[in-house]
Amino acid sequence: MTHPELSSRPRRADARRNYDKLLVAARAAVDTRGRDIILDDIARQAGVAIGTLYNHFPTRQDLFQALFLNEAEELRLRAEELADSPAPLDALITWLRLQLDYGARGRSMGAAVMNMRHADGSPVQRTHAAMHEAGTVLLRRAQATGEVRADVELHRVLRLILGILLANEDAPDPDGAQPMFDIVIAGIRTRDPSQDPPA
Amino acid sequence: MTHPELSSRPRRADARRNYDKLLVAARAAVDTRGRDIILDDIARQAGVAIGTLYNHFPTRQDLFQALFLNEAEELRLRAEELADSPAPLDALITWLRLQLDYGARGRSMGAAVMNMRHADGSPVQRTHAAMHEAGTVLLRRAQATGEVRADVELHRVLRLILGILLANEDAPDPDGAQPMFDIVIAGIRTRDPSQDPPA
DNA sequence: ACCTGAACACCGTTCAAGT
DNA sequence: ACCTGAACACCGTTCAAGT
Repeated sequence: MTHPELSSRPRRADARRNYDKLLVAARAAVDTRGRDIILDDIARQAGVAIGTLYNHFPTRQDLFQALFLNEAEELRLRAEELADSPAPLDALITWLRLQLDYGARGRSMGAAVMNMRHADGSPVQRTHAAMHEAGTVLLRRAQATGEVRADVELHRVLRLILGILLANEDAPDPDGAQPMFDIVIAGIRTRDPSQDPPA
Repeated sequence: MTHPELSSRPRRADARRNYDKLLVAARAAVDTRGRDIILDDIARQAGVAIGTLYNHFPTRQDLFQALFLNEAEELRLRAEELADSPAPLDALITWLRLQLDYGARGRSMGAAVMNMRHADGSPVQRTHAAMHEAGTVLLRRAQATGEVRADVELHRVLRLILGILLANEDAPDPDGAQPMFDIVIAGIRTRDPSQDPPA
C-alpha cells in the first residue's frame, strides 16, 4: 500500500499502525472536505491523540504528500503501460484523462501537491519527477507523429488539468470538466490536419 | 466608484463611509492574502469594530461580491468597446487576456466569485450576466468568421482562464500563465486553417 | 439605523509528562 | 522512539448594550 523506500513510515510496529490509520482517516477526510480537512477530526477518526498526528506529520504538507505519493506512482505506472501503444495520440489523451480522474477523486489535492515546488531529492520530488518522465515519453511519441505541437511542454498541460479541477470545485455546473478537457486537448494538437497520419 | 443601483451601499452618511473604508481595506487584504483574508484585520485597518463589518457584509461571500462587482462591470465595458473591432478573433483574444490580467490582480478571487452560482436577480448575478452577454458578442463574431469553433461556449473558456489563475497561485513557476493561455486559445480555434480569412 | 466590543466557539499547534 | 492531552493562540461569529 505505502512505499517503504519513499515514505517516512516508522519502524516500530505500534507507530506504523498509527501512521497507517492516520493516512486512512486523512484520505477519507480529503475525499469529503478537500483541502479544508480538520486535523482534530482525523486524529479522532484514527483513534490517536492529536500530538501523534503532529508527530508523524509535522506540517499539513507532509500529510498531503504522504497521501498522494501512491497516486503519483500509479500514474507513472499507467504511463509506462501506455508507452508502447500503437496509437501515441490516443495513449497520451488516455493518460491525461487519468490525471483528471485521479484528481477528481482526491478533490484535486493530489494534482495540487504535485504542482508545488519540492526540495531536491525529497520523496515527493523524486516521485513527481518519475511520473513526469514517464508522461514525457507519451508526449514525445505523440509529437513524433506530428499530431501534437512540438512546443508543448508536459508540465503546462498537467497544470491546465489541475486548473480544470480547481475551477470546477465550486462551479454551478459540476460536469463541466470534460468539455474543458477537450479544449485543452484541441489546444495541444497541430492545427494543420494534413500533419495527422491517415485514419 | 461603487454602483449605487447594484450594491447595497447604506444611505446614512457615517454608515456609507464605514462601508467604503471596509471595501478599501478588504481589497488591499485580498490583493496580498487572496482568499485567506482575516476579517479582524480588515475591520481594524478600516478603523471600525468587527461587528460593523458583519453588519455590512453578513457573510464572506457578500464581501467578495461587493469587491468584484466593479471589476465585472469594467470587463463588460471593455467587451462592448471591442465589439466593433475589424478583427473579431483579435478582439476576443484581447478580451480573454484582460480576464486573465484582472484575475491576477485580485488573486483570482474576482473570477472565482463570478464562477459561482448566484441567486436570480441578485446584483452579482445580473452583473455577471451582463458581462457574459457582452463577451458572447465577441465570441459569436469570431465564430462567424470561421476562426473559432462553433461549439465553443464562453463560460467554459472563462472557467479555463479561472483554472489557469488558480493553478498558478502556488506554482513553482509564476510566469506560467501565458503559455497555458496560448494553449486554450489554440484549443478554441478551428483546426483547419483553410477556414481562416486571408492574412 | 447603525456601531461597539465582549463573549463564546472552533480549530491549529506546542510541549511537558508519560510509556 | 513514540504517545498523550492539557494549554495556549488565533480567528470566526453572535449579540446585548449603546448612540
